[in-house]
Amino acid sequence: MRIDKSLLTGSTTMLVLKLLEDKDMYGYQMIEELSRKSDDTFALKAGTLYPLLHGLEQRGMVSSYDGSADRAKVRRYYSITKKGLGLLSDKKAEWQAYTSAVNQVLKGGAVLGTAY
Amino acid sequence: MRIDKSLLTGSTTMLVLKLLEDKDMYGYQMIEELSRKSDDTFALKAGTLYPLLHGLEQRGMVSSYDGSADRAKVRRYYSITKKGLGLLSDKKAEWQAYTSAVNQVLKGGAVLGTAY
DNA sequence: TGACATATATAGATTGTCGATATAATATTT
DNA sequence: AAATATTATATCGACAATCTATATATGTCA
Repeated sequence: MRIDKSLLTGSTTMLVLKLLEDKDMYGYQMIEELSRKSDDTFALKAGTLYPLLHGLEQRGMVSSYDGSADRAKVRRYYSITKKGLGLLSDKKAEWQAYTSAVNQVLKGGAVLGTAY
Repeated sequence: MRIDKSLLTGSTTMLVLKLLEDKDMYGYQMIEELSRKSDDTFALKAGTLYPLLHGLEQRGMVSSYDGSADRAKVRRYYSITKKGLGLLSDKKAEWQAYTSAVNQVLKGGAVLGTAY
């Protein structure tokens, strides 16, 4: 299912960091991986990802390096830093709190009585 | 846990509609209910909610009426419409797809091999 | 009376996404 | 070999949803 973009807001950083926790990757690869791993639910756009990666690098959450010499440096690999792992951990905890709170509300069930 | 506001983006409409599925409510009450039901995870702001309710009413998802006469009409109650119930159903399905996709990525696990 | 909580409303700022566009190297097809 | 498509990165402007701040008015309590 293709979800509304606004739902994704805020979790993109966590997802990107998670990918990098598993292995170093370059931007384009992350877009494909996210699409694949989510059965096309996520279609992260280049215009979203690259600025995001630049921001993460500036904040010291990831570092980057050029692809191997034989491939004439068209790919830019990213690696998660220790600081980035800490952020990922925080984001995961936040995600857990968020989803369980939403599910709590969704469980809901009307209380007997009138509205006022 | 207090979550980052950006995570909430997109699910607020669903949560509000869900509250109204259970019973008619007025705005301020929704803010309190959401906070209570989520153990203070959600702190929906008035500046977010009221414009949202106006938009939902314009789109025919909710209808509204004044509070009882004895209370000098300071409260404006909202009621979910048939159309709103349909939207809620869609939003719930989207929410399921979204969370399962995120959890799928979070499960992750590194594949053996080098980055390139 | 003064202070605080309840209740709604709107304007402006901020943030994170997207679409569009640009550039260039590599791969594929004719 | 040339033309085309795909891969790969980059940036800008538009848009949507949130927040903060502010305003107004009623209700409650010390």
